Amino acid sequence: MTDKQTRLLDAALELFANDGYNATSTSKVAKAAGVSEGLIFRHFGNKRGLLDALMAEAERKLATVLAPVLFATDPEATIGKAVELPFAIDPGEYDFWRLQYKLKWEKGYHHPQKMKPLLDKLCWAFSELGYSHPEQEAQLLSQVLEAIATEILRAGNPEEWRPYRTFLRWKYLG
Amino acid sequence: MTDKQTRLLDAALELFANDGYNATSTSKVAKAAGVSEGLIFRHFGNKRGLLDALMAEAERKLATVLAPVLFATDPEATIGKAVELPFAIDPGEYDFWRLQYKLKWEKGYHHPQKMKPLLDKLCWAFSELGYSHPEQEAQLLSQVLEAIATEILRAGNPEEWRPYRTFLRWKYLG
Amino acid sequence: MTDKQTRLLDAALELFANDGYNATSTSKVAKAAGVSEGLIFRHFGNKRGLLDALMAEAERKLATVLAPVLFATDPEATIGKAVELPFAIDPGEYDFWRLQYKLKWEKGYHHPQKMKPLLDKLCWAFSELGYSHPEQEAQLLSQVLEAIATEILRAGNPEEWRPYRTFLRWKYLG
Amino acid sequence: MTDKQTRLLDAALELFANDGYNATSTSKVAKAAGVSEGLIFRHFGNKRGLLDALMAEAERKLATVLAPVLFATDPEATIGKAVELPFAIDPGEYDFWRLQYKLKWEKGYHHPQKMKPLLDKLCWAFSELGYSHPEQEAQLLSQVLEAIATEILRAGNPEEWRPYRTFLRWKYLG
DNA sequence: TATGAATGAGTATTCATTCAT
DNA sequence: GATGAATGAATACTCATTCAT
Repeated sequence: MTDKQTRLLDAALELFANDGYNATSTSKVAKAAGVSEGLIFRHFGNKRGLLDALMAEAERKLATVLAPVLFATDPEATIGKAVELPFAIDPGEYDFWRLQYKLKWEKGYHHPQKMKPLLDKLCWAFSELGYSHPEQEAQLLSQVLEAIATEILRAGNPEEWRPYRTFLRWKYLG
Repeated sequence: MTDKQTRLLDAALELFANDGYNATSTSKVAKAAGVSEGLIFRHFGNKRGLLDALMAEAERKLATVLAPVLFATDPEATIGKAVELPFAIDPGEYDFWRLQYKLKWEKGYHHPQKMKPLLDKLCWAFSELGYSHPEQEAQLLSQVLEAIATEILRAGNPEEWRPYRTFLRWKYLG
Repeated sequence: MTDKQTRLLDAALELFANDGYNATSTSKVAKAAGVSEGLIFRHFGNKRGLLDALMAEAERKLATVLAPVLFATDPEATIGKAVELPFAIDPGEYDFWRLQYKLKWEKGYHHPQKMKPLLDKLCWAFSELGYSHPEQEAQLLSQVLEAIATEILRAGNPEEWRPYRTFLRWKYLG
Repeated sequence: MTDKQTRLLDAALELFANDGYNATSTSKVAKAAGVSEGLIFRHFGNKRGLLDALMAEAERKLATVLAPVLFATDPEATIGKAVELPFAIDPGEYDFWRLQYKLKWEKGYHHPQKMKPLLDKLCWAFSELGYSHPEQEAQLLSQVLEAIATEILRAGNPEEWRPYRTFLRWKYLG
């Protein structure tokens, strides 16, 4: 991975995340990276290859972020760690996650199964805690968390949402 | 509003909703509508004008859809009607709503205040029902509903989500 | 067929014929025609469409050129008219015919059956004249004529080849 | 001449002959040869240098192929050997000769004088045999042979043309 | 009101070539 | 001798928009 390759990925991430993949031209990416446009194609094959490289990195980051939830040993800790998720996003990586959400709506890019492990673990936790509809509760909490994350990423205002962290902890963990 | 104007709006709605605003060319819209491309510019000024016309119509439809909630007189009915919202979307109007969600993520199109009346009404309802954090509960329910609507619109599978309707009624209305 | 369309075809003919189809860029064609590059694609769909339009015209011209041979009523006249063919090419149409020959060697453009009617007629003539291998003689004469035409078109020097006209007449018609 | 140089020439020959010089990129040649693209420029200066090297080799091969005709001692043998030429092409060398014919039509590559020795020898043979227009007869036979070779190389079907060998022998040698 | 010819800037991608290692 | 990173110009083609009719 040469210096220019990294600069390309950085520039692409920022532009794709803010303007959208389709709305970002390869020429803009190259200019932002301070690199010749042709280099994109030599290193990544085509525009899509640039996105794929970014997504591969995302997969790894997602695993890291979910780890505390997935490796929790008791149900309360599981839910507690899950509630932290939207607030634990490193502001320096907003672009990164914003891109993931944006892609949901662009053609041919959605990978819904990526959240499956989280869902399963939450389901187990709710079950352990004696909830009568653990599956639905898990889905619901997961969606609330995703919705909060979405809003934070879109507007970049984590502080405004902090009360919900307290609220959710109180709601689920007493 | 002439016949050709309507045909343009219909075609634009379908294409913008499915392929995205940026990814849809004026030529495709004109072709789909069976009119000349120039007509778009005569009637709507530019491509953006076409979208704006669609959004104005959306504003009106949104008011109609929210009416049952906003005009409910007791708190339980308010929440009950709100829970119906994601499931009450006319499948013939999926394109319409899909477009709204899609635009959240395209530059310069988000109008968060559109949902304000719903939020206020829910807040009032939770308050009446004696919830200790009515504001957060309202926001939370609203987000859950929006998340469900989002999923239904993206995948077009309202049946899969019906259990959540029952679940939410049970959770909030006993 | 608008004025600019004709200018595009004229420019394309000259450039394709002299530089080759692959070696001629759409931008060169547009520039030579004094027209915007986009117009090529609006009128002819793509670069290949430009060539196809030229070829369709060629088909018609070929029919006109071959007519004297095909409509000859006796064998001698048939061969006599055939021998004239390479020398009857209008110098103003060299580009036109040069393009045909050039395309023989570019991928995906050869249509060998175009000369079939001429071959059949020659075969009939040689047969009538009592030649013992009319098919081969026809093929041979046809190839000689094509070879002469090829040389004339490549170098643009019909005068140098005139003696062969006399020679061929003497050889076949006594 | 290193191993990689040879592999480059082999790859270039095949690609130039089949796809055309202009239509073949240096990157394709390098990939086909399994060497780095830069090596082309180190060894042959530029893309054209690659072609020139191929042409130099062609010159030598042509001499070998024409030798039986040029060194024939009596007129009949001369013509007999000449008639063999199109049928004596080694199928393993089709690419080689196909390239020569293709280049006739690409800019700046035609060397008409290459066939001059053959023409002179044929002229002498026809003269010896008492033909009244030896020069034209020589040119004519040469063209017929070239035309047959052309067709064989283009379509790769020497069998279909074998009857013409018999026919030409019968025609010229009785 | 409506058409369709016309355009100039832009799009992803390919090309021949250079050069540091 | 050989590589592979890097480039700038070119390529076929698309776009939103204008305008004469």
